[in-house]
Amino acid sequence: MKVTIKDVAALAGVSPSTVSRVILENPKISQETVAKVKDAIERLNYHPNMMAKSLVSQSTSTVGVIFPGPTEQAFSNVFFNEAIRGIIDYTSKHNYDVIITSANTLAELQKQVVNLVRGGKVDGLIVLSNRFFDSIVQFLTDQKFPFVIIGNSDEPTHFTIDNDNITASYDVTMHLINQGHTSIGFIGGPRSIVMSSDRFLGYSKALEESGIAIRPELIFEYSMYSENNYHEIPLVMSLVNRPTAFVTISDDIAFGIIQKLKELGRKVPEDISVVSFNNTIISQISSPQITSMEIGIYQLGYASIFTLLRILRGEAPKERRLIIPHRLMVRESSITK
Amino acid sequence: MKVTIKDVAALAGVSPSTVSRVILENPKISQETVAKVKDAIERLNYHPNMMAKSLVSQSTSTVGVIFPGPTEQAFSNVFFNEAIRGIIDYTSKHNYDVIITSANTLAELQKQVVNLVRGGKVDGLIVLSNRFFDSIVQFLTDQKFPFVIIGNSDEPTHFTIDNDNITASYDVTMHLINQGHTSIGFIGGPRSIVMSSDRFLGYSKALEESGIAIRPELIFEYSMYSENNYHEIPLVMSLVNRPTAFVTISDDIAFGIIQKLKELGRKVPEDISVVSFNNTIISQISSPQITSMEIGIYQLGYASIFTLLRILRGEAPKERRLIIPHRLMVRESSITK
DNA sequence: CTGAAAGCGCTAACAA
DNA sequence: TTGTTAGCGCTTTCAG
Repeated sequence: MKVTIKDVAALAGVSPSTVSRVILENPKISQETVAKVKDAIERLNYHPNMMAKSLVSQSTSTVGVIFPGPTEQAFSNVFFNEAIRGIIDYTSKHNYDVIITSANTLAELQKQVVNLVRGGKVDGLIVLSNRFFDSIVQFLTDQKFPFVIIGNSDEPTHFTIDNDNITASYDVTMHLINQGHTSIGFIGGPRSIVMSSDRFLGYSKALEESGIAIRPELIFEYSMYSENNYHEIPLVMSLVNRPTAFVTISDDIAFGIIQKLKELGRKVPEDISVVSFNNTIISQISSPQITSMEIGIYQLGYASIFTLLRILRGEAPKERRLIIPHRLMVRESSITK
Repeated sequence: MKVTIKDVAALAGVSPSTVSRVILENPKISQETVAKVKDAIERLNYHPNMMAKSLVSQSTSTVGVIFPGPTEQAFSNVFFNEAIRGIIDYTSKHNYDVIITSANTLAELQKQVVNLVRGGKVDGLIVLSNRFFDSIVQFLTDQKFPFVIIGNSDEPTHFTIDNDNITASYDVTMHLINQGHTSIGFIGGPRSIVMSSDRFLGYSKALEESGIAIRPELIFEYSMYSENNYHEIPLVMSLVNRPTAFVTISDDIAFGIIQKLKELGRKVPEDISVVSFNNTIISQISSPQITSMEIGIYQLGYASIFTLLRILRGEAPKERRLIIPHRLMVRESSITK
């Protein structure tokens, strides 16, 4: 029924090991033997059993990608398509398969990762990192299992692919300052997320360098993925020296804020500018279109798998932190007439 | 270094097969043996090697999901998140892993599918079907390999999870007719895609039943995933008896049409209504918000993996075609004041 | 350059 | 209820 390496060997009149060598492109096999074997493979339509191959070679030609769970839905929706696209575009050209993993709870995810790693189902892992993943990253580190983080890490031995969020946020804030804004609010996520606090840092830096005082009453931190309707906005917009612009850390927040501002009768960008990050479809489809920082999510994915496969080949780059460049996409929401 | 079933057996003072039986929860093992073995497993922190297990059991506890390539980007973007979310929500609770496959060309994809199937890397496959996949579906059928199609199939022996696109389109068209529209255009994709032609059928049916003549000059078929700017729209909108409503087959088309109509100085919905399918974020974020048919993409994914795992357990449902219900989300773009 | 033999880590008869 | 044995399909020494 199913054709094995033995069948091929028999038909070609050689031993199984020779067939194996031909398949693995071992150089020291004579041309005629190679021809015979390839012919037999062809005629029998033979395909090697990957499980057997993996068992003996202790490698699977499969990598895993760990995504944040539903608690981080908003975030993952944005990242998911693009990051995975970058990853699969690369693996599909390099004969690797990709196992996607996600779960509702950290415990579930832990279990899955352990099964993947300890069960030998994957050769390496790409981790969409965030604070909740610390224990998983710790586990991988302890196991000395090859992995790459998309995001940041405190540990300098980790391989990370990330943006320079401080500079990106500095840049987007300077864009507003250059337009003459001096009263600029910031709407971010929890400080415990490094991406979030870095973006706040860049914002602060831009203000300071421009001699603009930071006003705490214009700084908002929303628990990132919770439903919220930005109820503080009406108050801050009623101030005498209210903000004339907002830096937000994601397109969906920017979109929500713009809706809120509309409700309050404020026009974007005439009355107030809004800028954000990620350059997702939301920023392009929103009306007004939103000025947003392109952070290269596809490239984050692509670079992560590229790096991981290098590591697996034993060609780990000496520089363990890779920064993907950002680029501001200026649109209607921040254009001052 | 790495702990195997033999180590566990040795520590527990039993044979490897007994350990295996405990892990597989074979009922005829004494309680004390189970306890001893579990204890040894615990103490050694043992995890079975999945490759070895797969090799002997000829099953992998892994399924593959085949997505259309970049040529179908627009389509896949919409489906990708939700369908995969439905699939992974299920697999993560049932100890299955998911390999995602996609490729730029059909040839590449073919190769990958063959490797997955013939290489024994997956137990079954979910295929996001479309006309380009015929050869892949044919291959799977020839191989008698377990698979489920999300979409439709001519072949009654295939397992499919699909919408009732005719009725869905009938419903959305009736929604317009009930609002008093009698001049309704249709903007679809190529007829060769069954989803597309079915939606046209439903549209036609609704008109016919309502005694409204079908006017070919109001029917447009765009090659679905090409960039286009709907250049026929200005002409049709200049007709004396121009359409007062459009049925489109996806949110992104609807969004594009609405932009075009705005350029022409037409207001939606005051001058013309627009409805679409898929209820994606585009329909919710667009301004005006777009009336769109929710087709349950998450459920399509969920049902597909549910069905596939049943098949793999030998409990294939007798009914091979499953229809996921649709529901119209009425929004601003079709509200006649 | 090629073959024989051992073994990757596990499961599943078959005995006991 | 448990152990012994064989073997899943492949790669890889080690000889030759």
